[in-house]
Amino acid sequence: MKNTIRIERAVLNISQAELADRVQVTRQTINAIELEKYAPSAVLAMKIARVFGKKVEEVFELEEGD
Amino acid sequence: MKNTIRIERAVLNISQAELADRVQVTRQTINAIELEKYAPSAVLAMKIARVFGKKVEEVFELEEGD
DNA sequence: TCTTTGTGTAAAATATATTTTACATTATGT
DNA sequence: ACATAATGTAAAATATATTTTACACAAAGA
Repeated sequence: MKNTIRIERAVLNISQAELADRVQVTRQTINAIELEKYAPSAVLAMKIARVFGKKVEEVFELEEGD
Repeated sequence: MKNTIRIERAVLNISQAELADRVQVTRQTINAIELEKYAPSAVLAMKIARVFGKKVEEVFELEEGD
């Protein structure tokens, strides 16, 4: 599961901690998803996309293995 | 996490088993999500929306508690 | 240089999603 | 009435996501 979280964070100029705060998870969770250590839940993916003012599909992309 | 899976299935006229097949999960998983016993992963939510030719946000909706 | 902020990481614990197997119920068609 | 397809459900096992606590490192500013 690819994502553009790092880029979208840069657009908003917010830290991983700030994003974590806004979607109510820990900073480590944001870090893990951003580095693609695992894929988020649908709830979290929707919250993250919402912070960025984007659709889920604009932030997250399915890969072959998914 | 609300969803319109039942309606979208009706539009396509496919069973829970058929949808499960198309997104590569078990029929019970589709049933549980459709009845909102739990929320799907982001990967599964995206696959389901894709089958319906819709955006994730058109099929799934965040609720207060989420 | 010292302090602060942002990021990467790791192990253990907990929460949640998904599978497997199995059975019951409801609807549909013949 | 009978057969079949579709749905609801449940318990146990497994997989995966998330939290918690903690530490290391790099960059930036005072």
